[in-house]
Amino acid sequence: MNKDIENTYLDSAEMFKALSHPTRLFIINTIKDKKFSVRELSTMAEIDISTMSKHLNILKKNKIIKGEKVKNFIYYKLEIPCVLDFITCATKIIKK
Amino acid sequence: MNKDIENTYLDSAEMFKALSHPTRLFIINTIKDKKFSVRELSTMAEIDISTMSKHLNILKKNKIIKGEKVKNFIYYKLEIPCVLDFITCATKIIKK
DNA sequence: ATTCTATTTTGTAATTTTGCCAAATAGTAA
DNA sequence: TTACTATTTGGCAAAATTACAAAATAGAAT
Repeated sequence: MNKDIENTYLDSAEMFKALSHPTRLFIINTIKDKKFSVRELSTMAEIDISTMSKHLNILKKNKIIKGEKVKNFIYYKLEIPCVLDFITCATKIIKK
Repeated sequence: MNKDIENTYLDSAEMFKALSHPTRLFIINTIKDKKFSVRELSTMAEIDISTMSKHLNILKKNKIIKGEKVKNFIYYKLEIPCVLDFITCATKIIKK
C-alpha cells in the first residue's frame, strides 16, 4: 500500500474501527441523552465490566466520547453527535 | 452480551467495519467523482489486485459501493455520499 | 475455438481484535 | 489508617482480519 495514501486515510480508518463493534454502538446510543458509568453500562449490556472498560477506552482514545469524573464515578458522554445522523442516513440508503 | 442489544447494533457495526480500513476509504474517496475498475484502483494504491478485489467486495456486500459492468470491466461507484459528510464532520470535531 | 484480459477465489501465514478472569490502581468513606 | 467501591490493566486463548501468490472463472476479441 502506497505510504502517502495510507497516511491520508489512517486516522479516519481508526475512527471507523472504533465505531465498528455492537457494544460500542450501544454505548453511543445509550449515552447520547444521559450520562452513565462503566458499571451501569456493563450491567445493561450484560458483559464483564473489564470488557466494557476497554470498549469505553477505545471510544475515548478516538475522542468519540468523553469521561467526566463525579466523586468516585466516571460518567461518559457523546462528543460527536453527527455519528447518529450518519447512521440514520446510511441505514436509510442501505435498507431500501 | 445481551442478544437483543447485539442484534440491534450488528448491522451498523458491520457497516462501520467495512469503512474501517485505509484502502477502503481510499476507494470511497477515489470513486466519489469518477468510476474506476479493480485494476486501476489496485495500481493507484499499489497493492495486489486480489487484495483490492476483496476490499471492493467488502464495500459492495455492505452496499456502500456498486459495480457496473461495461464490456470486460467492472466500474465501481459510491452509493452512500453521506459517508463523506460524516468524515468531514467527525474530523472537524476530533482534530481541534 | 483459442487466446487474451479482467476479476474473483483459494490457500496460508502473520497480525489484530475480543472477552473473561484475576490482579492492580485510585479514590471515597468511616 | 482501614475497609470499601469504581475502574483499569495484564494475561491468555479463541476468533477475525489482512495480504500476497497461485489457481480458477468469466467474458471479449481474433
